[in-house]
Amino acid sequence: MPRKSTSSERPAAGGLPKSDGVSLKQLAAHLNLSTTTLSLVLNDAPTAVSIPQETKDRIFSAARELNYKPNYLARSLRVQRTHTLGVIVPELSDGYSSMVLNGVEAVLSKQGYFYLTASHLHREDLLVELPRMLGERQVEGVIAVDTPIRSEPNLPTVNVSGHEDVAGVTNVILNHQHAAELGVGHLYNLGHRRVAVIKGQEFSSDSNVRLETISDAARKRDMPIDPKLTVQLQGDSPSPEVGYSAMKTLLATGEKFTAVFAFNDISAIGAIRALEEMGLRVPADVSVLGFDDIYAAAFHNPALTTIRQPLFEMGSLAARTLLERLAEGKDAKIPEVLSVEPTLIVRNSTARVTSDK
Amino acid sequence: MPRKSTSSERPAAGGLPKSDGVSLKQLAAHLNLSTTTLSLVLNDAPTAVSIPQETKDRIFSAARELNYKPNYLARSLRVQRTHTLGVIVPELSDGYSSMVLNGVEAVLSKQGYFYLTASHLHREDLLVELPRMLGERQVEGVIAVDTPIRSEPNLPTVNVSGHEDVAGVTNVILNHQHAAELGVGHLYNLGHRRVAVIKGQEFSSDSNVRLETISDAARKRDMPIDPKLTVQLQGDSPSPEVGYSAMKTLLATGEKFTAVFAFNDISAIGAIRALEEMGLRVPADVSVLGFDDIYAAAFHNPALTTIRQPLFEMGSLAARTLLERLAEGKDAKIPEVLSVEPTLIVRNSTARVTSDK
DNA sequence: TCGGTTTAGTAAATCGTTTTAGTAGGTTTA
DNA sequence: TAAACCTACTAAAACGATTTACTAAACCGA
Repeated sequence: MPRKSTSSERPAAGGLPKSDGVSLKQLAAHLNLSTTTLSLVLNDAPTAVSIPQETKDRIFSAARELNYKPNYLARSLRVQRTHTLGVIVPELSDGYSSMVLNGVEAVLSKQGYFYLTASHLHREDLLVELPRMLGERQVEGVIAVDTPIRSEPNLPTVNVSGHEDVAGVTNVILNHQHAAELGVGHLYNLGHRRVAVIKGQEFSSDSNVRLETISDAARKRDMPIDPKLTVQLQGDSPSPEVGYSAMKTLLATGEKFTAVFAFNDISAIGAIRALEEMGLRVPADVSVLGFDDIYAAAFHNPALTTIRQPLFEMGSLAARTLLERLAEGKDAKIPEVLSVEPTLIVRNSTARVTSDK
Repeated sequence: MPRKSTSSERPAAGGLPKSDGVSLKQLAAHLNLSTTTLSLVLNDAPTAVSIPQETKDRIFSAARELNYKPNYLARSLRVQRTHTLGVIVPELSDGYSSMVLNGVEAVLSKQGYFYLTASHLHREDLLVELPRMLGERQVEGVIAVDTPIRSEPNLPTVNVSGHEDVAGVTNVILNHQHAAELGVGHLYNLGHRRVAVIKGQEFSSDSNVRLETISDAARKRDMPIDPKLTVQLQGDSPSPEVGYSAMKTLLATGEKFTAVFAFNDISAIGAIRALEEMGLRVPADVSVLGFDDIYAAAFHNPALTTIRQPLFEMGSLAARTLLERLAEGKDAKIPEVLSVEPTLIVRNSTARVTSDK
């Protein structure tokens, strides 16, 4: 627990610091001009051609001197555009969301957009409240990440890793079928036939598709996934802990397997820990395949073989798509699904199956 | 690279979905009442006592039926409060910022505040632009994370891991001296006398204090840190890669050491990789001490001994402090520094020094 | 029945912009 | 020399709330 220790306090400064500039009206009064003229000039409106350069210069320099700062609220109210989006994530600290956010931000900041972030923490009430609150704050659209959207939203919405088919929302998703092919194919080619699968938590939108596509890919190769070899992650901690527990559960069943396809890298790391505690070596005894390719994957020991999911790109694609739709206005086309390709990254947590198993 | 593939498009729906409710004026017209009355009732103003319950009920139910949504922009403009803060971080994907943000959000959402996030990406121009842009958007205050603030800001500001002493800003910092004591003490007690230190990048606000406090703690124990045993992280990738390179550099010098105090867990993980590639075992040959205690630390192999930094608490403390200051207004006291305590977490990456070294 | 109080409201100003629709005066052009 | 056209602006109406200062009618006590 942090101990809060106020070591010293600043003197007179006061709660509201430094004078904060003037309003347009004050600036106009100071110049003996109307706010109209100032607005025209400062926004470089077409009408402003008739204003002589000299006047313009006077305006610009006064604005600078008096530290004029346009009030974005007032402007937004008038022009009915806020250049602000809402972003809804499950939770910030899970690594997944922040990678996506990174991509979102890269494109938004380039376009002069800002965004309000809100976490729903898997709470039903927040899932309906947050969009409303963001709406009241006049965001122009919403980017959701791994968030269930069950009814048509009031605002243009793009959902990253969303699987519901809802009018008005574009889902940006990984090509899961391809991902499963890559993963299962990799394990199959290494000789694995009994493959365990760690399924994601119920609340993760990818959990079901992931398992289904893996099952399909396995069936296609005549090595159907044994239901006794699937475990589901429990609890919503973003730590490897959940993967560790899941693997413990699986090991307790006594079922044999030579490989594990984990829901993500975090759980793969936890699973490896559990395997090693049982005296099983990775990859000598059991191969472990991760998913996502987070930063730590390459540097784990053993380095994780994993299916890379381009999270940054998914975020930036979501942002681009939403901005495009906003730009097109009323009659924008709304793609239902945009899909993005995974990559197999082979490292050291998977190996050819050994004969003695 | 993601391949963008539009699989299908939704039909008529259009860019701007679902009707979005009415304004107060429309609601008033519909009820044959003035906006004044509605505002009074809806905000439960003291003056509204004289309005009979029946009227109030009419108003409430009409508001619900017509889906009235107060326009927060308009309200904010009028009352001159936005209940919105700005948050400035170096970058979102680094794990550090998102942990802090998590704490910030926990308290803000409870208080009905939202926040705009912006990344400065260590760019000088953004360091001055972002606060201005956030100011124009009328945020009431700013929380910065690991961000240099060199001149008195226009807005009430709290800086997490800030070390500049600037009027108007409260720094929330770790008790670095204690952290160094814990780390150095731990290594010392294990018998280490030649300890290498991985210093943070120039842009990390903690880099200098960290090294200084470590040096002090080491000197106090008569085992001064040899300058030849310090390396600095290079490049701004948030991956263990940078720690890996730093350790390679250090190893290339041929200097001997029995322990490494890394700048953070990420770089510790990279460093361990580099050590192992040289055939050095961790912790048998070299002990490695991390910093932060990120989720992956416990599950790395070997599990990282580390100095835990309560990032969530630092975020929530920052948020609480800023909100308090806003509530107190003009004559709020502005603490210069709030400090928070580290914890030593002993795991498996450090061990007693062996005699053969 | 008169003055005062309570009840149930409303008109209008305001927050800080943008924008529409002018205008007053000078300069061309026919 | 009058119509037409620039030039250099401005008044006032929005945007959607909140808030101050009223008011008209009903009621109440003396």
